[in-house]
Amino acid sequence: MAQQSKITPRDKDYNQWYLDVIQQAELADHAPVKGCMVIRPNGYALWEGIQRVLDDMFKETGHVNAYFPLLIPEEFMKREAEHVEGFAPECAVVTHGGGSKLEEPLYIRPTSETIIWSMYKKWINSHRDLPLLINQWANVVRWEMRTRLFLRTTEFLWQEGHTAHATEEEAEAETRQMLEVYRRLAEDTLAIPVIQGYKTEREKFAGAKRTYTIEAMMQDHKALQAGTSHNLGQNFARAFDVTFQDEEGKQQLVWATSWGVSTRMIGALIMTHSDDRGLVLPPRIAARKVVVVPIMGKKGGADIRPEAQQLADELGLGRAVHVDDRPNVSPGQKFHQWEQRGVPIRIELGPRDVESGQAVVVRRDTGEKLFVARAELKEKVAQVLDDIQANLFARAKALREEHSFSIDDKETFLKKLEEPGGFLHAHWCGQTECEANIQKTTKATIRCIPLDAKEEKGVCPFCGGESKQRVIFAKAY
RNA sequence: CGGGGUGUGGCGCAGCCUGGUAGCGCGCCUGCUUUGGGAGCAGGAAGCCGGCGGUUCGAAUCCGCCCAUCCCGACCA
Repeated sequence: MAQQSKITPRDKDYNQWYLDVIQQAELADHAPVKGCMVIRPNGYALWEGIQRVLDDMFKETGHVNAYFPLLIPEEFMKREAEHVEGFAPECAVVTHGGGSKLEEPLYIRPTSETIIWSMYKKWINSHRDLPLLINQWANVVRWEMRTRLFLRTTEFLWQEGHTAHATEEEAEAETRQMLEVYRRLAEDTLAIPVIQGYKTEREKFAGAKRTYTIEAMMQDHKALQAGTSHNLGQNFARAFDVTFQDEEGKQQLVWATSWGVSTRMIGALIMTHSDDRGLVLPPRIAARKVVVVPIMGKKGGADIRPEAQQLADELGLGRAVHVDDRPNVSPGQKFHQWEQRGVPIRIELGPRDVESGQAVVVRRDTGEKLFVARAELKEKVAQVLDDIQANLFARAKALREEHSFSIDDKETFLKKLEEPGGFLHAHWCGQTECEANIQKTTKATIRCIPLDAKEEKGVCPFCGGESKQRVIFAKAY
């Protein structure tokens, strides 16, 4: 008997849809503590996939992993003026330990620049100690007012790279290199098209000289910042007095970068590809790429399960193939469950298929059914997995293009922002005050100044000030 | 921190107005029958009704306080 879907359709309630997808796919659950989440095995598998891909790229670009402590002395947080102003209000602070009040409160890290630079002071003396290229995989805590699973939780997992360089040019090159690493993760592995750009003064990281970002568009046309790479200039070196002796024997301040991607990326992944039937995963991030569902056939027939297992083995995909041979669950039930979990390909194998030497291959992204001869199955599956990966990227990119507008006047700006929403490419005068006013009246923020924006003279549609390039406005998560 | 909800077996809910034996669906367990899009029958387990206090012979239900959580805003990866 058909049941109604347990997933609220996107056009009915997008936020509820997002929560339903997460619940049905068993990605995460609300924890007993406000704003915290439990990442369940299906969700953690996605994080592990992201970690593998990123960590490889970090190592390829010369970085090493280390681990710094969770607790930061209060005094460290206060060293860099902008940094403390930006982060202190959202920090959790430990005031008691071992049954008594602590002399100095300890901050639970909201990010690790301060503790890391306090150590870099000890480790960096000479130009021969540079560059220092360290990454850490860690959890951080930020006491946000309002939380959403994966997109914004009180505690979240991330990686944070912290590098030290001898020259400004080198630090800038590092910052840009890591932004490109993030673009590759988003686009090549997660099939999430992103725009690379940098943040305005108002939106940049507290303590940074310049913040680069990758911005993605979700299916409700809102923007999501998916990763950031900061050129910190000499701010933290100055705050922690980190200098090195150059080739000529002179003491110089060190140049710094930091960059991070968090479990928010999983939220981006969910919101970019999933549909009203549940999670949709790009094959390259799916731990299970193929599920084989044997269909038992009428009573007295041969047991089809060994055949299904053999078919799975023939695919040569190892643990990425799962045979769902649960005996008391109907095929329809299995189909729905695996669709909700986002498995890219389902292969059905029933008596009729065995008889005719074929299998039924069903794509999660399009629902298309293909009848494939067993001899060609391995090749076909590999090809379909590639197709799905490419299709999901193309689909997401098409949505973004469809909802990106070049805007020159205030009236159109306001209208497009409401309906249908999206990325508004508009001129901007460059004034922080004007930017703040726009946010106040429209709820849209400048997501970034795109790296590939071409020079173009224009006027700010809000204040009429002069502008030399377009920036991207959008409502954001 | 403001506005609006919601707390009842694992999940989703009804019951509350009009106090009187705690119910339904899904899920779970056992058995048999089933398997090409969410299977059927039979039997079964599982709940100090968010917490504390009050009213009452009697509270899931009425009153007060508290807590948690979700959604909408201001803050943010």
